[in-house]
Amino acid sequence: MNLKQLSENLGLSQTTVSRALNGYPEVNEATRKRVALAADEYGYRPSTRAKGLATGQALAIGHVIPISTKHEMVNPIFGDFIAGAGETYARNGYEMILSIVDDANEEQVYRGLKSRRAVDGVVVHGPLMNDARIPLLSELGLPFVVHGRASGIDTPYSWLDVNNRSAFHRATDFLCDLGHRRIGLVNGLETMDFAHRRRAGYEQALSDHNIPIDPSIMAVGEMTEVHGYQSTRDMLALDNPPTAVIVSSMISALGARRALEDLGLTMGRDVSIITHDDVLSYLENGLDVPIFTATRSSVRDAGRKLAEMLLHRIANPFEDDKHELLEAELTVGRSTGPAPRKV
Amino acid sequence: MNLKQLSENLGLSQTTVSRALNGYPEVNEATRKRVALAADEYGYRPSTRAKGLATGQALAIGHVIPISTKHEMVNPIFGDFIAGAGETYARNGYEMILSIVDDANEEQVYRGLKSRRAVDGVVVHGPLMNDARIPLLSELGLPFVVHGRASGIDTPYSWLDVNNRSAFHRATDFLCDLGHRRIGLVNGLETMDFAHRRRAGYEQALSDHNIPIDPSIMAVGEMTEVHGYQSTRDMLALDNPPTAVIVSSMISALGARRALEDLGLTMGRDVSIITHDDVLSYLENGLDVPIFTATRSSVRDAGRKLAEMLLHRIANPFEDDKHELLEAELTVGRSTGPAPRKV
DNA sequence: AATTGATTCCAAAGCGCTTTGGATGGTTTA
DNA sequence: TAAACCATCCAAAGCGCTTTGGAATCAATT
Repeated sequence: MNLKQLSENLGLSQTTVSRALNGYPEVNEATRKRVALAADEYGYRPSTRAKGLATGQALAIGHVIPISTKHEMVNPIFGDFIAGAGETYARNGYEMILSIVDDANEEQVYRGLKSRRAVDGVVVHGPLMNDARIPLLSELGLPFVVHGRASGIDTPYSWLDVNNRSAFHRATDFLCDLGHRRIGLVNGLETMDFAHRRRAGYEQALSDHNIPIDPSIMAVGEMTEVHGYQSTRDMLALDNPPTAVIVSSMISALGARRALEDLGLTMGRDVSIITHDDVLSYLENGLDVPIFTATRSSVRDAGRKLAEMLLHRIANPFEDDKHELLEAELTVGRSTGPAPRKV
Repeated sequence: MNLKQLSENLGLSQTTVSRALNGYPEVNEATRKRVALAADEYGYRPSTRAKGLATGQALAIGHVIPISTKHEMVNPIFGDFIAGAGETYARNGYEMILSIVDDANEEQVYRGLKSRRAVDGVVVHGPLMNDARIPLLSELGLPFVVHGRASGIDTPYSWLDVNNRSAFHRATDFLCDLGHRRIGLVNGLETMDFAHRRRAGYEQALSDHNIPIDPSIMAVGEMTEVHGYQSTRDMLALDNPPTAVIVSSMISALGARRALEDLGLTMGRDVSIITHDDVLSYLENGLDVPIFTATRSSVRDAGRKLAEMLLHRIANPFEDDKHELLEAELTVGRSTGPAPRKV
């Protein structure tokens, strides 16, 4: 069923039917009802493509998901983020189109999205230090918002980010207050901007407490379970092992936990662990009492908000850029305790 | 830059330029080169929507991701599956459009996709027992393939599935051969078809070994870490606890492992665990020696293959349905060992 | 020289919508 | 009563492509 057929069935012009359906005022309320009813009955829905062609809008948002070429890894937060954003799009009649792409072809994909006029805007995932995508998108004139921030970029842009710096500052503080003086960090790849900020918060807190910064207990890597395991094991094998470790993701924290277990150590007693918790739906941090003490910020919520931000930007292209900094909450669980006394 | 402008710049008609770009034979090789060069230089790419309107194709595939209303959970395999499928689409010039939707609105979404002519086909995720989506899509005439199978449906359809039955049969066998007679099962929700098949394989193997089936050591639930933990704990608290547990996902297996740890039990010695491993990128099963003995089948691979299957189906609408049953491999890790002797 | 046949190109229609710029008829106002 | 004004509808153009059905040119064949 298309507009033409529907309007013929109704004995009306396409113009009137189109206007009736789109809520324009110049159509009698009675006819509008009649049209709506018929459309419903026949299951008529305007063709997205025809509508897009006519209006010049795509009514679609692009999400370009980078896959790290090295590990072929999809960030596990991605599903929940998309779920949040998808809610917003659905409510506003937008479609979400996804491109999975490795770092090498990313620029091509953005250019393609723009020149094919496939989307009205894009969400930038996983911003890097000095991320080249931001000036690129800005130059292309493709509206975008960033999930996170990119240090070292002077192009203005809209973003929504967790305050990673303050979160890791507080986490480190918390451990210091418990008497820990030897605190390890299992971080994400430092090409990622968030990892940088987390480290900055961590280092700042250590300095505040006059604790020296020791690269031998600071690991970086793709945030997998194995990375959490291996890094923690390595640190605990040192002559002067940490009594506490801060980990950048729940998945890695599970690995850290496994490392403790392998070594016969008890989490929260022998070694304290704090993790960042993105509140993934399949990784609830325990039931009543949290397993891990964690800095906590829902990535699904971020998806919802960021999508709203982008739609707003598209509707109001001349407004100033918007920024939103979410504070993570520090929830105390069973993975932390006072620093064990020296033996 | 659009076709009209490009062809004016070249002093050619739109027809010729279009044909040159789309590889039709009735254009001189020299002009084709000239056109290709100019298109490249100006960064011209045909508008997806205009092209779609003209050809009647959408050049897009829909993925409708169900979110369980109860737990608001996104299946963690989803990211990797999409990554696999996305590869195939990119190679074939298709776009992937994603709808996140709760069970209640699913039918609406499929109908919308069809009537708005937004996609050329869809992938059905997470098929249920007697899944209503299959007859629905069949009736709508929207090409589709199913990731998994749906018992109790007589409509024919194309699918790709892991042989869940044989995988869990073998896993159970394997434990029996190690002397276990008390084997628990931590399964997914039994509305899901795969969970049903896994249970069938498990029960069959038990029967083969003359072991009674005991519902008190068979748990079902959303496959979260907490579910694995709680179910395992509950089973181990029984008077006659299992000496081995088969778990339906790595995430839940991590929970099971935590339960053992909490109880001071050693995995592989006191209690054996076998899990199903979807080979998620962030959840590698250990480095050299696998952490878990596991039935293993890459979901990313499944995504790639299923996407190919769908594109083939779209290109050859009158061919018979295709079916592909992948056998999971059983990889032996450190989580299994001989049944402990009765004390 | 006339015909045929390739080869290479083009004008225009059509895909399914929105939107511009009226047309129509009935009501109100001067 | 004529003019002005609403309220309601419509015909047709246009969005950017593909594709149909030629047209034009030139070489080869009769």
